[in-house]
Amino acid sequence: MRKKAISASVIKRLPRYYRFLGDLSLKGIERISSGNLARRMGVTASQIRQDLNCFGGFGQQGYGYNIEQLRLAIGDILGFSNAKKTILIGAGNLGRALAAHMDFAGKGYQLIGVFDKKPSLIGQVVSDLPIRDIAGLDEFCRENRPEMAILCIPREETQETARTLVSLGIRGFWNFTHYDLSVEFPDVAVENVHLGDSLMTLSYHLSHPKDTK
Amino acid sequence: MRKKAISASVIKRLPRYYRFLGDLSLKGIERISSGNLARRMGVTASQIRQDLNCFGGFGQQGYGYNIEQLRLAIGDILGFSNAKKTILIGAGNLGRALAAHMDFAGKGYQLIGVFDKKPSLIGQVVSDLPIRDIAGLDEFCRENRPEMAILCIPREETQETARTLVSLGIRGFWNFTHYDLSVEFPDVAVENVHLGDSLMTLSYHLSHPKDTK
DNA sequence: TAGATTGTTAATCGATTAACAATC
DNA sequence: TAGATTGTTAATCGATTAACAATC
Repeated sequence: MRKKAISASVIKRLPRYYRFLGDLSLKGIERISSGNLARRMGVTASQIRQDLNCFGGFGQQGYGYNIEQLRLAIGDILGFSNAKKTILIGAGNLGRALAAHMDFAGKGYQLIGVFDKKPSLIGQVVSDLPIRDIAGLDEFCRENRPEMAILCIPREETQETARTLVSLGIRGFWNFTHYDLSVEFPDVAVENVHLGDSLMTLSYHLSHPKDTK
Repeated sequence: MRKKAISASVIKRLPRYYRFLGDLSLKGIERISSGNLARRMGVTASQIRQDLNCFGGFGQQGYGYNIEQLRLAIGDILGFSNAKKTILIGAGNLGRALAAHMDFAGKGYQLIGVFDKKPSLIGQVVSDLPIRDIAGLDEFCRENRPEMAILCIPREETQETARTLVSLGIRGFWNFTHYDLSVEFPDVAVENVHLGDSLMTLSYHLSHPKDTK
């Protein structure tokens, strides 16, 4: 049933295509060639054609790609069409900011619950959802069957919380903790965001400026 | 003066080494072999040795690596030793959460100013800093010479704001906007975080579960 | 039709892994 | 010293780029 697996490099580039195609669509442009898109994105036309052809022939010789059609196709590939029920664990500064700031619906997610253990937070409303006591997590999951969990909790609690969540049916984590979930849980999808790593990488580049070639 | 350039793949792995070495150090472990570290991190020992040897021989045959010594060396390579003055542009939910949540000092950054244009925010205090009117940005930069800017502003304002900041001496961006700064500014260091892309990638993996091999 | 541009194969390049002599 | 483990070279693997026949 499945063709050969798509490489991680290709998958990580799809969201960027999706974004650029969205911009072009908003500008009212209807079609684009791989060469033109490549110039705008700072990549090679070959790469774009290779990447897209992992999933099928979306273009037309002599014409290029229909922007809106391609955008929708990539959205489908990325899985935006099915509603993925999502919970947020940890409603501190970062958790609340994410709940308020991200466009979950546009990516096929549906935020259905927010949890924290801190009494002063419980009951507050974030993004139209009441912050619930983490003590009610089991019951909530059994009733509502969320499949994705956003982790904004302290490092020390991550491993145990993740194990609990997996046992409750969670199949993917968007992990903002300083703990590396990738090593365990081979069957669970994990995106480790690691904002600290990103800041460290930037520090390297600031400290080692490129020569002007 | 400079040796051959280090590849981006290697640089992006350094923060993860730094983190794992920090954990080991806290556990009171003193030395480790590439093989042991590789097992813990889920990578190959070859990769660790190759990566480290881009920067010099930190290990000792028959012994391995001294954890704390290696950690400090990687911190130096990442540039944590010089204080990088930093400003935050945009003090909305996400900006304020980052200011409160991140350990800037531990990575050699020093947050010295927070800016927004929204009157109701100006004057509020975030992470011990008053939110300033963006109108005073020029003067502040000329006086204080920040070199890095965190961008938490709307998409539409990004390009122009970034250009202004570069003209005011900013040499690096930690970019949380939905706009892709990488294409312009060849001489400026940019880390595009693109939380949305990460969420989309996760969506793909949730929608295409791996076969249990 | 002629020109443009794809889909796809082949060539190149870079990154990862394996192997092992050097050496602590 | 003998055993362990590095630093480093060589082999493999995968990803990117180039090229071009197919075709709209």
